Amino acid sequence: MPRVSKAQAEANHQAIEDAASRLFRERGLGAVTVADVMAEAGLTHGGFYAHYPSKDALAASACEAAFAFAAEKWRRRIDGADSPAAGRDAIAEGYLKTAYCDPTVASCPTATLAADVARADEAHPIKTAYVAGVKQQIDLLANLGGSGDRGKDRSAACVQLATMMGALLLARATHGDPISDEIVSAARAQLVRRSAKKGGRK
Amino acid sequence: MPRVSKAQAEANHQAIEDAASRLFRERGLGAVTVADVMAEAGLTHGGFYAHYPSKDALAASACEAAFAFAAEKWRRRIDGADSPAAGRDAIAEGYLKTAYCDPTVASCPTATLAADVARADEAHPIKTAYVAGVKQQIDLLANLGGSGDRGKDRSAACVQLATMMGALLLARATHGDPISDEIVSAARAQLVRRSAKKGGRK
DNA sequence: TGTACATCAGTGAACGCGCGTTCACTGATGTAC
DNA sequence: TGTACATCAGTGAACGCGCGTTCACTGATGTAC
Repeated sequence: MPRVSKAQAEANHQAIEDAASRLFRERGLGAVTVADVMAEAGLTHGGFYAHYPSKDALAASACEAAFAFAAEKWRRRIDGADSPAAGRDAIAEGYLKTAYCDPTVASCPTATLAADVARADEAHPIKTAYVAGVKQQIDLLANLGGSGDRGKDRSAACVQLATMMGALLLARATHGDPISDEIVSAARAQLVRRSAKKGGRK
Repeated sequence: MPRVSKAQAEANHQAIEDAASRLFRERGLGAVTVADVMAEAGLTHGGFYAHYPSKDALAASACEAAFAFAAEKWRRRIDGADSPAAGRDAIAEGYLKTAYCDPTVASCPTATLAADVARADEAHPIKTAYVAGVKQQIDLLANLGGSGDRGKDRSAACVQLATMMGALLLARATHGDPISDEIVSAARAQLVRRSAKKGGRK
């Protein structure tokens, strides 16, 4: 049943982006086909090119959307915390949630797309989106530093992001072995230290 | 010119493994074809199955070889250091060498294969090799702890590995942007702190 | 408000291409005598 | 030490299959009058 209303077409566009954002983070760029994304959005693969010029362009949009979603989540954690330091801890706590250590679950784009982005060639549109996303995350974390030394705060933010992401990827890659939990626990102990663990809002 | 001497066949086998170890780390499992590996080893692709039963089996062997090579390198760094703490620093220093932040260069298998391993299904033979390799790296680092508390040493080793690997992957994925260097510098400042930077043996 | 028609989102088949794997064949190697 | 021959590492073409992309077609939408 072709020719769909403008509103429906826009909803479909969103559904495609949402599906791509999740699937790419779950399985990586190479393991997700255009047909997979379209099926997930309830459409057939032929119509894809009415929405995006190429799979690469979709990857860039999906990456951007994933970072926007993650940033929103981080901001909610910051707003719900009693202090900047507690906000920083809450982000680490959320990042290292056990569920995200399951490699079949879509988690932070910084971690799940890193390998694909590193290997994409310079011209791939996902590169720009990814770099912007990482910068935004580091800025967000650095703003919670409060050491008085801007450079120190940024440096600490870089280290925190690297540690969170490294721990998550290691845990995912070793999932099923006890070492996986050991790594996450160690990272959590290192990063969540400044404030008492909050029960969370019900 | 078929039927090659036993010695030559063994040399070819080694050449295939070496090529695979490097190419898989450079480009990831999916972006390297059997033909690529065989060409790199100076052979044609048809002969591959006389050496390995499948591409997956090659991936597992190559992963094992890469970890063995990395472990040897780490041990050399430890042996060349004045103290366990200095050895630990030397490993971090070597890990975060600028060259390895170029995403087209083969670096530590822990970092370069993590995404592929996490997404490989449970039965993939590379999984076993990878988990064993990560455990060995953590053991090596933990033995340099010397805090007197075994659990603390292991925890610190996990954090160090996660931070090194996270920083490397972030730097590779953001390569070309200033943030890339900023991340590596921050990680280096965090991890290389216990001993003076050695000039290295000439 | 009603009618005619151009638009274009979506369908499903098809096109190229590349990759993992198989296979018939080759001919130097290495063994049996 | 020589000779005959079975072995098997390597070759290159071919087989299936899957994927990104294209395309002719459809028919409800939404615009022009």
